[in-house]
Amino acid sequence: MRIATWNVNSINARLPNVLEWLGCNRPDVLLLQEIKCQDENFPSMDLKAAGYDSAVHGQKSYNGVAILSRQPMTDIRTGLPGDDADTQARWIEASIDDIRVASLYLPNGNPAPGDKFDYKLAWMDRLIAHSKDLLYTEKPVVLAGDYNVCPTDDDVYDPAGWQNDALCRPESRTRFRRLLNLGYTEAYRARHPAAKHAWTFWDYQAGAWPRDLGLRIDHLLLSPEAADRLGECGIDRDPRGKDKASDHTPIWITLS
DNA sequence: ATGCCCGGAACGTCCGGA
Repeated sequence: MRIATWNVNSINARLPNVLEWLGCNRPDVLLLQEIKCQDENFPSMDLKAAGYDSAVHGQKSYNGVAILSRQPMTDIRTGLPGDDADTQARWIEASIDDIRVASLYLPNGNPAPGDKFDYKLAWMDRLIAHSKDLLYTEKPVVLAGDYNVCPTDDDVYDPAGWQNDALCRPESRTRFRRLLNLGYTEAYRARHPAAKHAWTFWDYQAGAWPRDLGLRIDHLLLSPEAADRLGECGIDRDPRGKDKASDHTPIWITLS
């Protein structure tokens, strides 16, 4: 099974790019973030015509996550548990075959310090709690998406310049490590321990893409039962160079 | 020292992004 994740920065602006990529790569599952639309405006029919069912958790203008799957999805749940007052659409999970899959869009958190950074850290604490609950199922779990965290200085083009950014601050990195310490495996580092410049995001501004000034912030975390089945993991840079590209590019794994 | 580029909402320009 091939599972990919891609922050598309608006599914409706990016639909031609997504359909082209699905047609060329045929993943079994594609997890989407920043769909930037309400559920009723999600292009489910176009994606169904391409062979994919959709599970959608959207909101107007901002955020929004979805799961595309060639196989049926069951037990779809939306919203990260732990705060009933949180209205931001950043979490959806579903069962596909024997695997529990989540598409997540972790808050950016800038400026830090501030209210947005506090929200990010609280969201990460809820993610840690829920991820722990999912481990107790002892089933394959894949938690993937835009984590908005550069786990180490190797994951940012200018560590010194970014050290106070919410993506790199120690409070964010500590919480990311806490997820790993629960027993989750970060797929890309597991397969490419020494890789440098393995970016998944390049800003639209200042020529970041042609200068290859990027960040590695999109990740797939695997429970032990999923990590046992990990085959390959790769970052597909091609979509970032296309016309009308998202600022993120897809990252994928294979599971046996 | 600051903004650069995008998409959404909406039609003037601001918010959010990372």
